[in-house]
Amino acid sequence: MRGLGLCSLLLDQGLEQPQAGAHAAITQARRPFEARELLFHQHESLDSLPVICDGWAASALRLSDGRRQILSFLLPGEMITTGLLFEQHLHFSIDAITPGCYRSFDRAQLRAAMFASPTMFDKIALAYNEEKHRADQLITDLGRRTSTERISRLLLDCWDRLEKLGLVEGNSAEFPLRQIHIADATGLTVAHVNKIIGQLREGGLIEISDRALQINDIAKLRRLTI
Amino acid sequence: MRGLGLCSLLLDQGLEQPQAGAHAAITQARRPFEARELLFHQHESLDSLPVICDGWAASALRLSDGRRQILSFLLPGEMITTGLLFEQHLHFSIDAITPGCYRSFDRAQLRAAMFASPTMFDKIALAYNEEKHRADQLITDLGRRTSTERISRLLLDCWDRLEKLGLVEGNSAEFPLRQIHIADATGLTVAHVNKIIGQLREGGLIEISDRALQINDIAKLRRLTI
DNA sequence: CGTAAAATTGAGCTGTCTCAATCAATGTGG
DNA sequence: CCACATTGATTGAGACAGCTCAATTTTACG
Repeated sequence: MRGLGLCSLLLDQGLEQPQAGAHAAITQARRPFEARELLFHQHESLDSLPVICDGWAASALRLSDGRRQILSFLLPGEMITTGLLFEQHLHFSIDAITPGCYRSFDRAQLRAAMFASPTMFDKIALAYNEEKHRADQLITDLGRRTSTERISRLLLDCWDRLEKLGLVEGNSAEFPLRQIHIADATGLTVAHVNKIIGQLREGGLIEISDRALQINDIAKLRRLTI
Repeated sequence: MRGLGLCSLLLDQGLEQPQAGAHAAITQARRPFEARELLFHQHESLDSLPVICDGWAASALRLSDGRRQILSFLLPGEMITTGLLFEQHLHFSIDAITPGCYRSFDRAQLRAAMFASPTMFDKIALAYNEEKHRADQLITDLGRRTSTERISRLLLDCWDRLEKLGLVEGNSAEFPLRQIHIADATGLTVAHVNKIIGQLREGGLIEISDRALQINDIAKLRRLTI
């Protein structure tokens, strides 16, 4: 999964040179994780920026009574959040969805690299803007869209991201999300998510099985999206 | 309103020197606006970063069928969004809530100033992080909190921000939001917002009248918040 | 093979919406 | 300074999207 997104950019920048001298410290060891593992807890203080190199994870906020809201899904190659460049504290938790691994990049060195390299700076600025844009879309989903619209949009959003990563083959792609993840991301209950997905399946739009998502009628699905 | 937030920082940095030479262009003229005016439309391309100097505004996303989701309220002294430092296109619209005015700061010059001044950089990074944090909280509100919780939190959030601006006097503050704004920010309908606010009033927690918000039992209100 | 996690389904229930009417406040032109 | 027009607040009756709870089946995995 080394070839993807920021992770590859960072590694390719010569920031990681296991054998060489000065730069060796910028990357902490590759840290593997299991499905359902809590990678970082809400309010954790971090001196480095973790990047998911392999596997899926989610950022989430938890209320004191246990309710959980997933803020975003983290796909292979994605940084947890660019916010950590400017702030020590995470304000959400990170839950692993599948097994995988992450690497952590030292904040100070990453900042230095960012100021030194325009390419790096732009890449990070872009990542920041995407984060914010995605958050604003989710706000709108939760505030003003129906359950069918929310779920369709979530599926299509994942689909488009997977496509960019080259992980879509034909009309199918690996898709490790459980219905509980979809529920916690869309502000619905599992029971209801199940019913809506059932309807989409009945309608011949999609098929989810064996950890794979298949979209049979993407045009129709997009139309459900408004 | 010159003394507040980023606006003052920018002006104080000598970025605006109406009489002087080189820097005079950094600020476009002060632009006054009316209540209910659309300041910027969704997807508008901007070469400058507007800062609300006076009055209240809101950023919002609109769906094709007219549904509106308010993403954030902009109080006096606040920049529309730091995202514009790195991207030309606004992805939401800005609606004025009260009469007021804004100033626009040239992007290129602002970026230069940011790189030149650590203070400025930190201030902007802080503004960015607050934006993102606020968005994540709103996502959680909309996805996982009840209508009473959402409304209480909105009121308290405004209250805390107003307090920082020194705009709270005793247990009361100017509060120009209409119920429709509260509805569009919390993902509810005006009718329902009205009922919940009625309950809060009955309970002796708050009073909203004459464009002013009065909080009579802030502890109890915070407890509704979870 | 046994156990835990995930998916599915059904029968109510309820929070919030829709629609519609009324009333209050604010602003505007004459 | 009044009459009208517009915007905003309030209220009620009925409807429904999505929830709760609970049972059952399927799938994954040590």
